[in-house]
Amino acid sequence: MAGNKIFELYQDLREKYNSPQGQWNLWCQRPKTKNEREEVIIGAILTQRTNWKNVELALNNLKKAGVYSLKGISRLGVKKLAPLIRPSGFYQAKAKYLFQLAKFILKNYDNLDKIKRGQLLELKGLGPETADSILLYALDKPVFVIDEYTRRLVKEKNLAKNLSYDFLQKLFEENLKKDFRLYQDFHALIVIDGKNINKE
DNA sequence: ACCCAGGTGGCCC
DNA sequence: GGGCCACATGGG
Repeated sequence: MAGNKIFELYQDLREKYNSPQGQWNLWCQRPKTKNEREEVIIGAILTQRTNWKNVELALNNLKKAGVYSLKGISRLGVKKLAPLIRPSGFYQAKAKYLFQLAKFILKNYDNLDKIKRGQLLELKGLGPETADSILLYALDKPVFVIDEYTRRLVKEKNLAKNLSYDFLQKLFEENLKKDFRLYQDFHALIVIDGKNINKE
């Protein structure tokens, strides 16, 4: 699969940056424990349109309250969950989304591997990016995640004109080996690079 | 005081 | 299918 622009982009980013740090240290870790998978799932909702710093404040609140798990969240209920995740922004909405997601995942925990993308997308608050983030980073499914940083990079490098989610996902997946580890690292590097460019 | 951040749902056309 | 707005906080 070498010799295409997508894979070359990955190689460039790998050369440019060290191993993923911070959040990506966990998200790109393989394999993950059950608790670590749950951390990723919770973080995937909380990080929507929000700085990771704010997500950490919310995650710490969950830890301190002893509900840093899907089971803890599902037992807590939306009303008590909301104030804990307040720092992550949009907290009333996210509390609803996270609660129903926790219940859904727990119900299907025995066959997490069988969870379909379409099932996640039926849940309120889970669009393509969040659903794919869960599939890729929590469940180790080879699904490429597209986000705003990916769009900016594709545009900047003139890799495509169509910037729709489905088109870009297909573009990346067709030009890469179907390897969840590669997808995990690549997306992390894209985000790290995107944040870095903002500072320049 | 303003502007931004890994998005998503609900409108409208 | 695309454009616009609401959702909300913490940090630069």
